[in-house]
Amino acid sequence: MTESLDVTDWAILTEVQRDGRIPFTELARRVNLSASATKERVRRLEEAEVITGYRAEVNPERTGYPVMAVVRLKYPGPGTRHQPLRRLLEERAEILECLRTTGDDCYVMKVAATSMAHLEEIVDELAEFGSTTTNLVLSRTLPLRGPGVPRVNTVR
Amino acid sequence: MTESLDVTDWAILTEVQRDGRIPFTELARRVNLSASATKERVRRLEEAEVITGYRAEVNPERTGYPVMAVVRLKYPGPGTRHQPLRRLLEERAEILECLRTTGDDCYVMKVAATSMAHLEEIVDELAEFGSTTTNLVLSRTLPLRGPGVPRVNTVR
DNA sequence: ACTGAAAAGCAGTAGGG
DNA sequence: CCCTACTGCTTTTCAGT
Repeated sequence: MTESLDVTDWAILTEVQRDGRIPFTELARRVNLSASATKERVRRLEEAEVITGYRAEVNPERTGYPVMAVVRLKYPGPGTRHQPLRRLLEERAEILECLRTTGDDCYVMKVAATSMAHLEEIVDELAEFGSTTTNLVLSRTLPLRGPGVPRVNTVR
Repeated sequence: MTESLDVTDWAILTEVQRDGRIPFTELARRVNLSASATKERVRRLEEAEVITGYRAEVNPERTGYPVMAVVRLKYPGPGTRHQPLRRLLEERAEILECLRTTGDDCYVMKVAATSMAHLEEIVDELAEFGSTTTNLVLSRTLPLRGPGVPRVNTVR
């Protein structure tokens, strides 16, 4: 599951997590390699699914979604009927992230809404599956963060 | 706070959230504009902080962080001593995201760890601030998601 | 606000150590 | 696994509409 990542790979990962649009020539300079060697490493990282994609980060507050909430969902019974929830996740792009967890709550979700009424609508849909707990998000660390180099580094 | 985004802006946002490294020439074709007009629009979206950056998405499981958890933190008193927590967030890149919320728990965090022992270490550090609730993440929707076009669209 | 064209810079590939 | 060199595209800028 875990790949062998050397110091150069981690340097690449650090840079592309910070700036996903960095040109290979500039990235190559930063990691002290030629452009083609850098490109090959990035290709391998993508192939190994270490890098799973590149995304522009869009601020929900500036795009008409001023309300953010954490909604936790508790299934009542031994629910193997998780399929309808999957479908809701597909349809509702407002559910930005959904984590299935251990513990009392089966799912923890991060939801963006255009208004409190809109949030209520989404929570109502989720409440059809089980009992929900909703907390509004007051502020957040802008997630320009990802995994960093582990303290005990893997040596190739 | 919210900018006026027309249909073309949303088309751009949709594309760059899906592929953050899409060339302007290709993006221009998709939104039926010239490359330079597209670039100008993207520049404005960046300037208005609608687009806050571009990130490579790195899979924690493939980079030596197989353990993920949601940690909720409850402050005991009327804590205005949130500053030490801020510092911990800076230092600990393993805390991928931290949301300050309403409700019983002040903070909800998403944490990546190299092992259960490592997670314990982080939780211990957080427990110095208040009482914590930790839930392991079993699975998650890969967050290739972001805000989409609201149903009631803003017209410029 | 958009287009089109030109210069500079970058990506992708081949050949070789 | 790395390098250099070459070719064709992409980015960036700017004059014109």
